Parts: sequence; structure tokens; C-alpha cells
Amino acid sequence: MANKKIRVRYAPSPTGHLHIGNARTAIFNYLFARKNKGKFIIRIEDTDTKRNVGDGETSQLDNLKWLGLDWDESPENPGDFGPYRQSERNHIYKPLIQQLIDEGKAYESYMSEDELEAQREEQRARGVMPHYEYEFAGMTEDEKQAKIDEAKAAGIKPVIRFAVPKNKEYKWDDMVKGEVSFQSNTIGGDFVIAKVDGTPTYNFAVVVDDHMMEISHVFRGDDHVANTPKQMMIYEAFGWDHPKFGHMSLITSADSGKKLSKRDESIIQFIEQYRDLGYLPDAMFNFITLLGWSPVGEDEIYSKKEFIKMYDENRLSKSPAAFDNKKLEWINNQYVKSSDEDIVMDLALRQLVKAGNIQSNPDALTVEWCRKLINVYKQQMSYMAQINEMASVFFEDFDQVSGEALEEISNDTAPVVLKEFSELVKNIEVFDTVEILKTIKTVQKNTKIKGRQLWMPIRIAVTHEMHGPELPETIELIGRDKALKHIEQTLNQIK
RNA sequence: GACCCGUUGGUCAAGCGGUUAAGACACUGCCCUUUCACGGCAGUAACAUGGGUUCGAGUCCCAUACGGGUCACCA
Repeated sequence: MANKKIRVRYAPSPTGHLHIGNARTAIFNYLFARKNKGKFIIRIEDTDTKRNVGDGETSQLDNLKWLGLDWDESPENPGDFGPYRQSERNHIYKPLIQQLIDEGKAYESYMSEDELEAQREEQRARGVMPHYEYEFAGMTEDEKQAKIDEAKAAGIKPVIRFAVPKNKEYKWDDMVKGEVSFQSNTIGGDFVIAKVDGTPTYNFAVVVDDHMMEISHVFRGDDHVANTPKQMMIYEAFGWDHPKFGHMSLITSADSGKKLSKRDESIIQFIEQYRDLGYLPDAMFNFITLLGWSPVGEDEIYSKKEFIKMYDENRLSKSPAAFDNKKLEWINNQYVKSSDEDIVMDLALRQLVKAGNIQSNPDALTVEWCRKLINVYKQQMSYMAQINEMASVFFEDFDQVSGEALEEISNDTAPVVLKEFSELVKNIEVFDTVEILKTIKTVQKNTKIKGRQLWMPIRIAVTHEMHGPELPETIELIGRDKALKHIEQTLNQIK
């Protein structure tokens, strides 16, 4: 193995946007490649033209880039092993399929889909695993030919099936699961390698492509385990060595415990959605990498570079990883706090505009205001869209103080504080944090009221909330006019 | 149903025959503090069950239970 080049691939089918599970597969392959100074390749598996969606491929690549991945070969930047789309490789598959037929390792099958379905139905009813039963079983050459002629006459076009070797064991040393083995008789019978239209099926195309592209290691989801013996048979039929396989546990939903279903709405599943909500790409990369893999130390926040350095495929977990939303938020918050002010600013501002709280193309003054606002909330944000919710006091109008807040200021000292404060505020020259703080201190000196009895009335009067960020900052952001107006309202209410 | 695989606190997860069974998230308490958040400190809490093997088992083996994956002319 040491003398062989390391080449791994991520091979999405362009049937939709980048799913979190696929992103994870891509990341682990990427990490493995970069760690071992190998190549990371992207191949598009689009043999099922019916299921392809128009922007599937670009969307996949886009989101991968957003996550910070880069690759050495792909449809966009082909290497020496192209084409990198399966739909463009038919001229490669065709002769290979023919070769298997010629060698008697594959054959034409005339069973219709209806017949197949009926067969499976009957098998299910009997409680056996649904599988294809050899349609020419026990026939002489003549009988067989007669049957084929009959099918042809009926207009049935054949598919090509691979003749599965009988009573053979297929086993491999899985890079994450250890030794796994299957009996050839239990894999569902002779499987289809070419469809009616002549295009190869997945199990055939991957083998050919992985071999031709000299892929050395394949990391993929657990859901491919049962495909592996089929693929090994094809490698065997051609006399090729198969790559090393590693099957990673799936991501499960924390509350159902099942494989993430695209319909599960308790979890956001597509990378694009995280992007839209203003999550940070590095944080997402970090979070996803920790899904089913763990570093040696006790820390959990690492950069991509650090992950590459310490990546070890032996630490991939065998048991499924539950998607923990709380952890996602925590990790993202760690990144928000340590991120460059400008990055956070840029992303958060976009969210403010998107929500309609700030007009698009804001002027310099507004941008400056936003900068202050965002800094006030930076410590507690996980993703940028939260700014709209967190800072709602600055965007919404409200009339009455109520509930606990009202109780808090229903006393003799509150009006005194508020009157004094509002008088002083009117005369502040530069309405900023420093001056506001000074003013609050002055109120304290003048009224001899301090602590909670001093701060709370001001906070509640200005924001109508008991909780919020630092008061001077908050007041500065609210602005003098609005602050005075709110104080006056409150005064009227408790008088 | 058959075939594969898994099972350490509420969640993720170290551990690879001898440990006081790490750490993180969450939770609770305390501190910081005008409040919230951040931060700091402390705490509750786990080896699915039953048999072996062994001087000794979370770690190895076998059952059982539970959970998951796969059984397409999809990938």
C-alpha cells in the first residue's frame, strides 16, 4: 500500500442539494487525501438521468467550496482520468459490458419489471428475501433460445445481468468496521449491470470508474455495505484489484434514532440552508468532522488545517452519530466569538437586510450603527440570522410595560430615577456609550439611588424588557429620541 | 423475513485485559454582574442483559434483548 498513490473520491449524484451526510462523506475523504498527500477527486454519478436535477452539480460543488474543500480533479478541472461525469463515460462502459457477456460472466435478461415485481411479492409473502431467480434455470439451450425469441417477439428489451458466482464468500478488511463478509448466495441473485437503455447501473459504473481513475481508498456511508460484495465480484470478473473500503456509520436523528431522513424537519439537512441562516463555514466543517470521528485530545475546536494534520481514519466511529443541535450551536458560537469582526459584520448585516430590519444598501451611518449592534450581540450568537430575533427591541415598537417588568418599577424610586435621567439625557452633547454611562453615574450621585434600583428602571423604561445587553450600549443604539419617548411613556404609565 | 453492523452518563465521545471509567454539549449550583449573555469554578450522571475465557473484563468469546443499515432497470 505504501508504494501506491493515494487517490480518493467523492462521488455525488446530482439529484439535489448537498446534504449534511454527503458533506460528511466528502469531508472524511478530503481529510484522508490531504493528510496522506494524496489526490481528492470529484466524480459526478449521473447515470440515472431521470433523477438528475438541473443545478444539482453546481450546487454540490458550490456548497463543498463554501465548506472550504478543494479538489484536484473534477468536471470543472479535469485531470488525466476524465471524463468526470458518468453520463459521459458510456464509451468506456459499453465494451466492458460486452466483454463480460462474451466471457459468459453476464447475460441478457428478458424478465419484465412486472414479472420481477410479482416474483418479489411472492417471495416476501413467503418470508424470504426478495431476489431475482435465474429465469433460464434448468433449461436446455434450445428451450432457452425459444424463451428468448418469445420475449423478443413480445417486444421485451433485455437488461444485462451479472452472473453471480455460486457459494462463494466475499470478505474484506473494512477500514472502519474491520472484517466483513457476505455469502454470494445472499446478495439477491444476479444483479443488473446495464439497464434497458444500455446505460450501466451504479454498481457497475463505480467499479469501472474507481478502477480506471485509480482510486485507492473508498470511504462511504454504511448504506453501501451491502453493495460492496457485488462490486467485489465485478472487480474479480475483470481481474482487477479493488480499493480499500471503509464504511462510515450514518448520521442519525437525535430524537428518532434513525438515519436522517430528508423529511425530518427537526434537523436542518442541507448545507445550503445553514449557509442561508448565516452559519460560519469553518464552524460547520468543525461540527461535521466531529460527527462520527474524534480527535485524540480533549479539545473539540480545531481549524481545517489542524484536522488535516491529526486526521486518522482509524478513529472513525463504528456506531452511528446522532445529530446534536445544541452542540452545533455551541460550536458555531465559539467561531462567532473568535471570528474577525468584519466577517461577522458582513454576514450579520446581510441577515438584517434580509429580514427587512435594515434597508438594502445602507448608508455609512446605518452601517456604523449595525457594527455596534452586532458587536453587542456577538458573544451570544450561533448563527447570524439570530441577530434579528435577539435585537428585536431595536426594531419593534411597543407601548406598555407589563408583567414582571412593571412590578419591578412599581415603586417610589423608579420615577425619581427616570425623571432625573431623562432630564440629563436631553443635555448630553455626544450621545455615546461613555457619556451615557457618565449620566447614569450622575443620576446615582444626584438621587443617591444605586444598584438594581438605579439600573432596572432605566433599562425597563428604555427597552421595556428586563433583560438585554450592556445598558449604555443599548441606549446608544436605541437613540436619544426613542429613549426619551419610551421613558416618557413609562413615566406616564407608573405615575 | 434474510443478510450485514452496532450498543460506555440525557446527547456526542475517550478507552483497545489491571484507570478514582477522560473530555465536550446539555442540566444544576456558586462566582463575576444593573439584567441577560459571555466567562470562571464546582456538581449530578454511564460500561444493555446473561453466560463463559482469565489471577483480573467496558475492553476477548457465545447467546439474548434493543437499535440501525440493506434487500431496484436509485445512487
